[in-house]
Amino acid sequence: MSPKVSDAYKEERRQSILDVALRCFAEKGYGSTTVDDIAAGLGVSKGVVYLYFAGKEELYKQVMEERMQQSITGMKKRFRPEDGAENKLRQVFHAFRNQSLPELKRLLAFYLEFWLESSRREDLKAVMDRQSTYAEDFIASIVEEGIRSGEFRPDADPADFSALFWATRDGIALQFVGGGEDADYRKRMEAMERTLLGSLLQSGK
Amino acid sequence: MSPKVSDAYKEERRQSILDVALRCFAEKGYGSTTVDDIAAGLGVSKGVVYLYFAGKEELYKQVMEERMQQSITGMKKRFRPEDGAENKLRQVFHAFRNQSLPELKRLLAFYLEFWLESSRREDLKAVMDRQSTYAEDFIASIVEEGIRSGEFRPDADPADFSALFWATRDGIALQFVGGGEDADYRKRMEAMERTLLGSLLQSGK
Amino acid sequence: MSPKVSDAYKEERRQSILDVALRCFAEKGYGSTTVDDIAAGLGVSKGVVYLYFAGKEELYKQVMEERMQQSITGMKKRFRPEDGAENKLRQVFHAFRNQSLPELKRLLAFYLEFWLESSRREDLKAVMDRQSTYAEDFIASIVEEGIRSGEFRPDADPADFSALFWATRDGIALQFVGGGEDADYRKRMEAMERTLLGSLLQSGK
Amino acid sequence: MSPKVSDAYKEERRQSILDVALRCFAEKGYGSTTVDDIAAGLGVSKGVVYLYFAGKEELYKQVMEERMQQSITGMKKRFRPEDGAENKLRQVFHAFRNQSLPELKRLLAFYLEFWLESSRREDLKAVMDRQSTYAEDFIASIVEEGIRSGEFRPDADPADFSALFWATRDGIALQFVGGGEDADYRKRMEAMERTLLGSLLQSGK
DNA sequence: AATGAATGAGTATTCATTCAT
DNA sequence: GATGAATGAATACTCATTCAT
Repeated sequence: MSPKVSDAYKEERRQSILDVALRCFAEKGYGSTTVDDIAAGLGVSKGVVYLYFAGKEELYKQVMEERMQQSITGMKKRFRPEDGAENKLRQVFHAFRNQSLPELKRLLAFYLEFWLESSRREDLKAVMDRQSTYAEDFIASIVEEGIRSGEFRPDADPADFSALFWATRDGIALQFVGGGEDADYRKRMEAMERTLLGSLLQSGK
Repeated sequence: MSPKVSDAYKEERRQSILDVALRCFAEKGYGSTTVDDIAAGLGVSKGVVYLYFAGKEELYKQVMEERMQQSITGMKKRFRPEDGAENKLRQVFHAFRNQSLPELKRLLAFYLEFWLESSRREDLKAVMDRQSTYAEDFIASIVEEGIRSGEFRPDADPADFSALFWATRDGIALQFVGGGEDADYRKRMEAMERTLLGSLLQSGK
Repeated sequence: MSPKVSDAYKEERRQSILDVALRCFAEKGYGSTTVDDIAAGLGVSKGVVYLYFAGKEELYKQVMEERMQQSITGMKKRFRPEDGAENKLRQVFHAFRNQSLPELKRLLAFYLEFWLESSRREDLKAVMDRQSTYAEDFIASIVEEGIRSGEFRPDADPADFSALFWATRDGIALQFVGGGEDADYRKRMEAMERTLLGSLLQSGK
Repeated sequence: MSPKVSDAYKEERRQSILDVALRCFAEKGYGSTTVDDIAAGLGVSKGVVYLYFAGKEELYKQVMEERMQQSITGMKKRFRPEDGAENKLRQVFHAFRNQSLPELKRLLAFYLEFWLESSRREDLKAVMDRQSTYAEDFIASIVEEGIRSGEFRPDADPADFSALFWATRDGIALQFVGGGEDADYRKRMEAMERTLLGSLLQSGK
């Protein structure tokens, strides 16, 4: 009566499909990725993918939904209660800066393509918006915390800062998707950290 | 013995195919645009597209090659000899700021997708690189002119400035491809103009 | 009122189309030859071909009808009244043997393909049959003449000999369409001449 | 985990595709045979053909490679150890003579077209050459055996005989592709057997 | 649960033929 | 007469999805 395979096993498999799918979508693009590519990457048959996801598009959405939030959630978890807002922000910059460039390119290629596609298809748009909101809230809430604690300028606008933060990150990303050196990327991210963080810290103190 | 239709007619038709193709590629994406879509958009049969272009991919490349450079070439032509470098740069900002947002979105969606695709396919990469070089040279040469004439700081770096210029433009673009208000876009572009132009002008004056 | 172009001009053009068409059909095959190929070979536009022939298939048939018979007719014309039957047959062998191999290959490739196609399409079959009859009659009538004149064995069968003649020629042809040396071809044709002619000549004399 | 269908099933299906393909190619020609024709002949969808063969051309090559050799291989298998060389050769003639004419026509139409096409396309040429070599070796090796055993004239040339054998078979074939009576075909093949075999047997006996 | 054979809709491309100029 | 732009039917091939085993 009990299921032959445990829920844990199922979840594990589900995650591994998402992993492989992200990699495939990023490297070949959504249109050029076949369900067989993903199954082959997992070493299983096509049928398995359909056992866990309703279809290719559904899989695409869920990669965005889960994998993109995962990096943010990962950061959140690493925050300790005693970390201040500035410290948290620095951890965020640090995390972005120290991603390996190949992996970053993968994530960004996936992300940019999803963005593009979402501007064309309503159902993807909803996923994208949810994702954007989650990301914006993440940064905005740190800023709010910093304002409350007096670490950041009281006149800083959490929403504006957050928008600027992601716009800059995306802009830089764009430059490096096509190719670029690891060192250049880190330098660019440091400049971003200096500029953005500088605009938040109390100027007069 | 003479051709039935004039060269002017043929060129006109060629341009109209490029126009429709840009619109289709931007709205539906390269993969989802069928040659029939383009032909239908023109009100002709599929065969006509193949009469003017070797195939869908060739058409894709030529839209990039011609349409993207066209906006830059258009600006160049409008420059008068007596315009100074600052004036030219302001014209450039003005032109970007005053593009209609729908048309801008189209251009940018096309441009971003081409960028993404070019990171995956060698032949597109070559076109993309040519295009990037052309764009970077355009801005860099204005900056050089301004340095020579004393309008801009002598220590400004034309190549760096040009890279920053396009990165910022692309970053902003990215934000608006998904949607956004006309007014917000102009405000953002004005901020860009202030910041970037400010960094070029003689500080001691 | 008189035609702008003379009939002679028209016939000349018609023949030049047949020439180019034979060459194209032989080299690329019927299916792979486009009407544009033929027009380009002539240095005129596609339309001209349709001015002289009802369509590609019609042209195909007429190449067979006219060009294939032409080589036979050419031989006939070169016969002088005083030539005996044996002499005529030797001239025929001589003509076949001394064709340039490339040209021969062309003719045979065309001929074999037509044969093949004619086994599949009724309308070509009629043309092929007419052609075969013409060729068989040509050889058979020489044999008949030789029997009457006493040059050939009285018990020779003109029809059988003719059939054997063409079968052998075709069999050899088949071997060389795929490739082969000029010298080998001539040697093979000489063997054919010896064998076939030997079987006709009076044995007891 | 185990495959759903057995390897035997797959091989059977593969063979049935080759069968139908041979029939289609022979009856309609390569160019006029559509993949849908073949699928329809099997009562399955187009996709199945692509499941077993990489494409139409690949299928074409494999029909030649497998089906043509099959008839030869079939004969080889029927040889018993105690059969002498003459006996083997007689079995070969017998097998050719007793093929049903419709089936023979099919095989030959396919074979001739492939030959023709191979003179125009390099990749087919390689297949054709392999096939020719296999066929020539088959006959030549019987002749060699006969020479060794003293059944055949010691001065017979295996390679020459083999070439002549196939040339004659092809020549006769050519005559019957277009049409012809069953009885005439057998008579012709008998004449071929007498002539060729006669030239091999010890003359002094 | 897993497999992978089968389906068939969807698409780029070619080319014979027509016909306005 | 000649041109060549336009048409559109035809066809190879791909791949998401289904489902019998």
